[in-house]
Amino acid sequence: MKNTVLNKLSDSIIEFYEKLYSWEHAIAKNTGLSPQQNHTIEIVGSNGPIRMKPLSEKLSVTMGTLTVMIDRLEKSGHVCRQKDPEDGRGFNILLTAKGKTIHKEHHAYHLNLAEDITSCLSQEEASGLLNSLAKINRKI
Amino acid sequence: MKNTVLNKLSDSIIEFYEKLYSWEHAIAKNTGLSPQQNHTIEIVGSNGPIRMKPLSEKLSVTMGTLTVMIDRLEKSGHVCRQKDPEDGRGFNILLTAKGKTIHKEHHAYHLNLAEDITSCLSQEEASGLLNSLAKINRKI
DNA sequence: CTTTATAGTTTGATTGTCAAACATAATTAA
DNA sequence: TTAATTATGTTTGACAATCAAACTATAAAG
Repeated sequence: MKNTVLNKLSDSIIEFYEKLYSWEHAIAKNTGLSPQQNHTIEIVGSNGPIRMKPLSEKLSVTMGTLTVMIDRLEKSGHVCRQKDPEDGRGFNILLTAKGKTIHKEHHAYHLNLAEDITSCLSQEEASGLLNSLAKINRKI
Repeated sequence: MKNTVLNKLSDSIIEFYEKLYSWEHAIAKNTGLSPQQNHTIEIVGSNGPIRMKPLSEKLSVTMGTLTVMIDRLEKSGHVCRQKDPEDGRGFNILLTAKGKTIHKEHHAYHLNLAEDITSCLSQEEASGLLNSLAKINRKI
């Protein structure tokens, strides 16, 4: 019955999430940066310049927490603050060359992962998965 | 071409993961427990009694870190250590009634999420997604 | 202009985290 | 059987992550 499919889907999503979680942590370990620092670079890298407020929301941390994270990433030379000309209160956070390098490496890992994933699916299954994920991402 | 599908799939997976990440943190906020504490309860709850070592691996933390986490969760009455009769060195970690309540609530949230997700998919798409996720989870 | 709202920082306290040293029990080798 | 080795978990000391609350500075509204 339908309820069973729902249960199985829920469990599969949890399992998938858990595996991605472990995977991200393992990848981070190779970079010398913490998982959260990698996460920050990943978000800034894929979104482009972004203000503190929305960045804190994406990372699910308070502004205070983000301030010290960005302080450290700035000190280590991975990101920089750029005064927003439109709004004297705010900054845009963007990646330095060093940060971009990290992001590119990380992205390459993600492509490998996507390749691993598709290699156990047929072409139809892979495009079905892509299609479903796109719909889901629009919704949730 | 195929490379484009791979890129899109990679991006969709990242986006999906990011959204689940935010979702988990938002849910955790309602419980009074930290995200990591919820995560721990989630794993113990879905795996059943589990030893410290494999639990630390699933959480991607060292044993030292896990020791203090379990100390706190034991003190707050959510889990307990049970001496392993087979191996005098080890413990099994299991949920108390209080921990089980948290886990059930969390699981209900996950079912809601799965429902939200399926509501934007056809029956065929939903079962295709389930099928693909199962294959992927077996592989990665 | 004055008030209110928004963006970000600072501070103080707590939790999360690791690496390394430690304790104890199991396993292997002699 | 005893001694060396390995595996499981804890403790400790140092540092990073986190939050809430107080604070600064700019923007927007009245």
